[in-house]
Amino acid sequence: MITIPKGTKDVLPSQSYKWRFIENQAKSVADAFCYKEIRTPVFEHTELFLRGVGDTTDVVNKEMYTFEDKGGRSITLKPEGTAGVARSFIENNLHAGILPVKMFYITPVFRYERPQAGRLREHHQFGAELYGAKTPEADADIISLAKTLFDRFNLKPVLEINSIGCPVCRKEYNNALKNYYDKHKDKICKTCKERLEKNPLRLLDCKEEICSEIAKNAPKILDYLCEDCREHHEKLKLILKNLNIDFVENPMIVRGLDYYFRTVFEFVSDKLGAKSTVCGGGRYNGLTKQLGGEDVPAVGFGMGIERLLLLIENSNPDIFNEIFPTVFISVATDKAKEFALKTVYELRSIGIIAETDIMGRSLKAQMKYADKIKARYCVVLGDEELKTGLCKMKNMKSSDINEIKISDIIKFFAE
RNA sequence: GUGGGUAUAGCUCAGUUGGUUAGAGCGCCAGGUUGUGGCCCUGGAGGUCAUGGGUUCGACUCCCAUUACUCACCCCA
Repeated sequence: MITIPKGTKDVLPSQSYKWRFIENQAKSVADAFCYKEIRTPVFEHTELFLRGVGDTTDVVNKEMYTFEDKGGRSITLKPEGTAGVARSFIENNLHAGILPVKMFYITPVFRYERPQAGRLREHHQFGAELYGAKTPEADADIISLAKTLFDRFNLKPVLEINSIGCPVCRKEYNNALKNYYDKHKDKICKTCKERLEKNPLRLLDCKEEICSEIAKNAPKILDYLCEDCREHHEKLKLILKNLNIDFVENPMIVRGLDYYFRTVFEFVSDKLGAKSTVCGGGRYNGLTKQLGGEDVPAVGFGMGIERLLLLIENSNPDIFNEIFPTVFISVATDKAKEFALKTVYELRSIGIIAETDIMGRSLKAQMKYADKIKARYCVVLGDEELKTGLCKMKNMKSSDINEIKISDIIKFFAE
């Protein structure tokens, strides 16, 4: 038997309505915030991610699906959504058009990692990107978009924000952090020793008891922000307060991708297993320049749809609206079957969800089937009905049976 | 890449110190008299007990390996 590749999932017919619901809500919120959809390829030149995401990050370093195509090009399945959008923004000279450019996407992304709860090798992200505005208002635009989507699902993940400064103040902070940790080098755990070399900001959220104890007294990034970065951060907090968007400041938040700048944020929940982030984002000024384009400020987020789905299923499973047939036409004879096929076809052509028997089942079995697929009404047709032009129509919820003219069936459901 | 757990029907799981035809519930299909679903009753289909070795007179049960799934670490949505 050929099985599904590791770390991937089928969305089965019985479940897909949940995905459609989430996607429709996401699109509708994006519309309200004036974000337009952008679709970029599932694969890009590997170099885009090396330069855009950063060749020291784990995502790029050890998790990419990279292969050589038949023309000898190095191709990579996108491991995240931002780089492809940035590439397209630059390539199509969108900076020269009307600013800001506000875009959203829904896309699969691929990372070769060991699957666990809320983590797959192929997962899907809803993302939004705002190009051309460097203001904290733009940050708030992005954050409030994510917040609004959570509201649509009645979810209350906690918004955590932080600023990781600009390259100038971050460098200063990194030095302070390294100096601090060098003093405790012999006490920290093995992975933290690696972090000290590779990714010092990560030191702060180690779960080891000793390490988190040491982290408590570590220098705080917010104390090292330069004047401009501090002002930006303070302004963002004021705006969020004004919008009544609750948040907590979490100086431990760092993002794993190199392009972040100043504002970073996450929406977290304790209902997702070990991995609690459902949405992560921030500002990434400098990304377009890094990729060889004009220097255009940008801010955005990525939201994991599988994690969002888990959240909704755990806390609010009733909000999904599944679509059921409006009418099932059951038949007792061959002549009735012919007529039913034609009637169902006409109903469908005007958008009414209609079904009839194509399994050759008995009338009783057809009723059972109509019940199972949760049809709202069930019409019964036989030779007698065709002769008299009258048939019985059962309301499957109330069990009421009414008589209706066969010629009125389409009119009845069209309303 | 590292570590733990699990593997019996479509699904959720029983299977008693190793003993002969492997079970339940749910689901699926068909019936319970002539053309009406849900509840109830009856019957049916469906399993080389993940795979490969080993121990034994005998293995679903014990041992080893492999694979898959799963959870956690690293890292990320």
